[in-house]
Amino acid sequence: MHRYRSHTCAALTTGDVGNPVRLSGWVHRIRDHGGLLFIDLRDHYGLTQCVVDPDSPAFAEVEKVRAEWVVRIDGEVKARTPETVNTNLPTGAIEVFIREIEVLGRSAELPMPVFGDQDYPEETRLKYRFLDLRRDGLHNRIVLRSKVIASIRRRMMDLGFMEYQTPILTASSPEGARDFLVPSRLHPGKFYALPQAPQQFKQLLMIAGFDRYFQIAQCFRDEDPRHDRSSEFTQLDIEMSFVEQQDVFDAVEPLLRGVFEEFGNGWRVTQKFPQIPYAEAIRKYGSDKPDLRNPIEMEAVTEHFSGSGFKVFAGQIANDPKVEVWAIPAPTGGSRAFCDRMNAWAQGEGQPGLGYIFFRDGEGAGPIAKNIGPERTEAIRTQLGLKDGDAVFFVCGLPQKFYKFAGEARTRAGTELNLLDVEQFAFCWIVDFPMFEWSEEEKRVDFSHNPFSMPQGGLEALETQDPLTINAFQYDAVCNGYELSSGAIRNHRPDIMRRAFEIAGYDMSTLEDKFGGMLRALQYGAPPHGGIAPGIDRIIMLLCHESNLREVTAFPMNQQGEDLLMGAPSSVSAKQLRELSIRIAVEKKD
RNA sequence: GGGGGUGUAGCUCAGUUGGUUAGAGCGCCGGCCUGUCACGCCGGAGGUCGCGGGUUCGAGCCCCGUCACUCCCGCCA
Repeated sequence: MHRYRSHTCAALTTGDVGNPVRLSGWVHRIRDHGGLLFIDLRDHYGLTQCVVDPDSPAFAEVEKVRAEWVVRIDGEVKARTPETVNTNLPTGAIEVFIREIEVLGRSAELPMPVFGDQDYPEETRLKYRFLDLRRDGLHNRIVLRSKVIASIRRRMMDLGFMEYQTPILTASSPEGARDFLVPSRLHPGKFYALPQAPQQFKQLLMIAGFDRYFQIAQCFRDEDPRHDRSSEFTQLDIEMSFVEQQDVFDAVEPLLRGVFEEFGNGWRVTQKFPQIPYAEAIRKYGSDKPDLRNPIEMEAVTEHFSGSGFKVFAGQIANDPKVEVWAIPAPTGGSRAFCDRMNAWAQGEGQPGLGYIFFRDGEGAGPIAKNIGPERTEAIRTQLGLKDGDAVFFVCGLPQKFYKFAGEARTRAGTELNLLDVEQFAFCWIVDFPMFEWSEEEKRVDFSHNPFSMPQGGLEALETQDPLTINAFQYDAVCNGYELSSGAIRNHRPDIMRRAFEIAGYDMSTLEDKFGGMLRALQYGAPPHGGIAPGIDRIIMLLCHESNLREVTAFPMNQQGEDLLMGAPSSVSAKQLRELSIRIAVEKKD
């Protein structure tokens, strides 16, 4: 017989009754009745009830065992009597009568029980991650993660992609997020950077003629973590040659749809992803990652307030032609209590308030309706298709400044009024992202997304248009309010790239210095190419109906970027620092 | 860098208006218990109320500072 087990803890059935078996696993739960003692033995696969009474030579030994000890149990499979069958357990029709027990690993008193489903503080869970990982929920999510990644690999292969590896130690780039840096011992004073994404490498692979690349790639960004954003994360990195934007969609859309249908537990999945231009997404949803399960769409209603008796808005409109009023319709929100609650929330967000009209008895109510009069109120109601029992909220100002807040109000109204058809994965593509944006901080035009994206209209657009009006072949895949993927058709023309960087205020020597390899490659026959990079962690988070990446990551860092189990980051020895020619210059705290 | 929340037994939490010896459940230790599957019953141990200072006759509770965790903003092409 095998040293540790003849079966796993999920394997035994009534077919094994009468057989001698050997199981190994963790003592999940003990029920000691004195003359009769039950142990639920747990392993990765499942749970088997083991039982012992004074007839067994092992009885005294079994009585000493405690929760989470690792034990080997020898015994024989017995059928349970009909009234003791546990239908909640796959192995619930049998039990193992213990003849012998060997303790393979004792456990100290637990800082956090494995049994049960009580919530524990993050700090405890992270410090004792190995215990948390034993628990059902997290254990299953990590298993699901493995299955999802396996499915993705299979699907990518079937689509004719091949997986290529790219370096983890690479060069720092001036664009984008902060890099994690790794000092070089051989080159004192110089640093490697961990990749924020294998962006340039995958493009180089296309230039090298590999045609269809993918990689389950670890990426690193030294920015403050959030619930949906970690310093270290995993992307399904994809790049394709000789493609246009629609070709990328045609490849990736069935992949995402397939994965969500395979693992989505029956939730509906968008069959044909709508393509929404960035500008339209901002106008309708106040976000470039709208949750389309929320039926609310915003509309401009500026004209109804222009010259109206509601002076707060009318005054702003008169003073600046760029000022707009956006309406956030709130079906079924037509009570003063709800409107006041929204208003109070807005004030809590640092807004002056959130104006509203609510409709009842065939007319609009509230201070704004009173100020603008019944005709304008009715015009607004008609435009938005509202009826008695509904409400509408208004935001006034420069859309550029308020759209984000308006989007939050839309989300809040939809959520509070239960307007969301929750049990679905609602996908869309957001397309036509602007190539450049105005950086208020640096008072200059900067890339708004990826500097390697192809501007729509090519070189001619760069030469002739106001940079802030140029769109890029840059797109996101969005699901339920989360950005799941970002991608672009790349700029494969060195002349266009030079011009784009020029517009963004980079001098040519910086470009040569930081992107020399890339520029060189583009000069020796670069194919048109493009790609995308779905975030694996977020995909799994959505599939698990979780809202925190740590719930789908085996060994996550906390929000301070610390690993409480391994104790990272940590100090290093003076010798290590000397070898790296590094001196620590941290101001002492006292 | 900024803002909110939390911090009381190993764990999850309660603790009134500032007032005697700080409680409960789970876990742990001991005892009883032959059909449980959140087993049950009896008993016990276990506390620097995050830390420092202040107000007060008296502080878990009020004030100031500080630390830790957590959520958010900034940041994240």
